[in-house]
Amino acid sequence: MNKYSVLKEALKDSGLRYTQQRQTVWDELCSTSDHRDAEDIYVTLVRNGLSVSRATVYRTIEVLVKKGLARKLDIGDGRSRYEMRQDNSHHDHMICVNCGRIEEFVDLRIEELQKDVAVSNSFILKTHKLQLYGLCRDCQ
Amino acid sequence: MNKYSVLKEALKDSGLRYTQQRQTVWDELCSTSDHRDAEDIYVTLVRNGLSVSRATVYRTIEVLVKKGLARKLDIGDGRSRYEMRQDNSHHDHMICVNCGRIEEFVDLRIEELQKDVAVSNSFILKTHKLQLYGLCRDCQ
DNA sequence: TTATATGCAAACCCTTTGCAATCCG
DNA sequence: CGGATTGCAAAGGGTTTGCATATAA
Repeated sequence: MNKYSVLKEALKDSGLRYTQQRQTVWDELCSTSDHRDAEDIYVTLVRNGLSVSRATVYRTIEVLVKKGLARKLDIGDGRSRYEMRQDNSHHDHMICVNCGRIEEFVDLRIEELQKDVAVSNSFILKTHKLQLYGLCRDCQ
Repeated sequence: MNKYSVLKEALKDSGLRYTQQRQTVWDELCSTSDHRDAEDIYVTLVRNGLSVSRATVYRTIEVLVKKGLARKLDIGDGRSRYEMRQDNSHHDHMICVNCGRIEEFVDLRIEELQKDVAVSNSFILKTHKLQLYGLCRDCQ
């Protein structure tokens, strides 16, 4: 299953059409493991001579996120970031307040304690968001 | 130290002027322990016949947050929420995805593990944001 | 063919800002 | 008095949307 069929299948599943623009956006998202905003993706595509509009970038990303092919990340600066969904594992983020770098981490102990907190508050936990803000290795 | 002097002192400390509008916004923020957005505060004040502009609400809230009298909360829906700072204790939030209710919680074990994660990633932790999304007691 | 997707620009939403008028100290 | 604060409306930044045109199936 190559990168073309991944998208094609996902679209077909939802009765959506396979278009050049959607493939283009998906390719760009897959080209790095970074957490990028929509404008960044749009500008890169245009700079590379690819034909896509900003509106289509936004609309395509929305489709990808809904289909589970991409993840949306909100770090609180007013712009949403997107990352290709690498696998099924959930992860949280460490954000460098100096250089903006975003690193991922997983801590199962914390995940467990969150469930704990939910239970003791009679809260049915659906998702969570944990972000650590500070200085990355290079910015200290 | 009544609610008037709290604000007066804080403003004086920063060489800022004590104004009717600032007191008005601060009073409104203190009137509940809810997490409210700027528009909500503005509309309530106007509805109560108080004279203040939207711009002043935003500017005042910013002053209060900077002075540590209020806290800003971003739950990822595009609007910032504000709460009066009750005491010095940090806390995280549980957000009901059905009714929007926001409850607070503290879990020292999780706080400790966050420090742990930071250390093992050579990350200098400054702040963090942890939000649990799900269904509150009443919405299950 | 024909309904879905695209591109464009305008609209949106929340928030910030420039500037003249007002007010605190 | 004189600079800080206010109100207004316009601008800003990111994102969404209406509509005519283009295109996948």
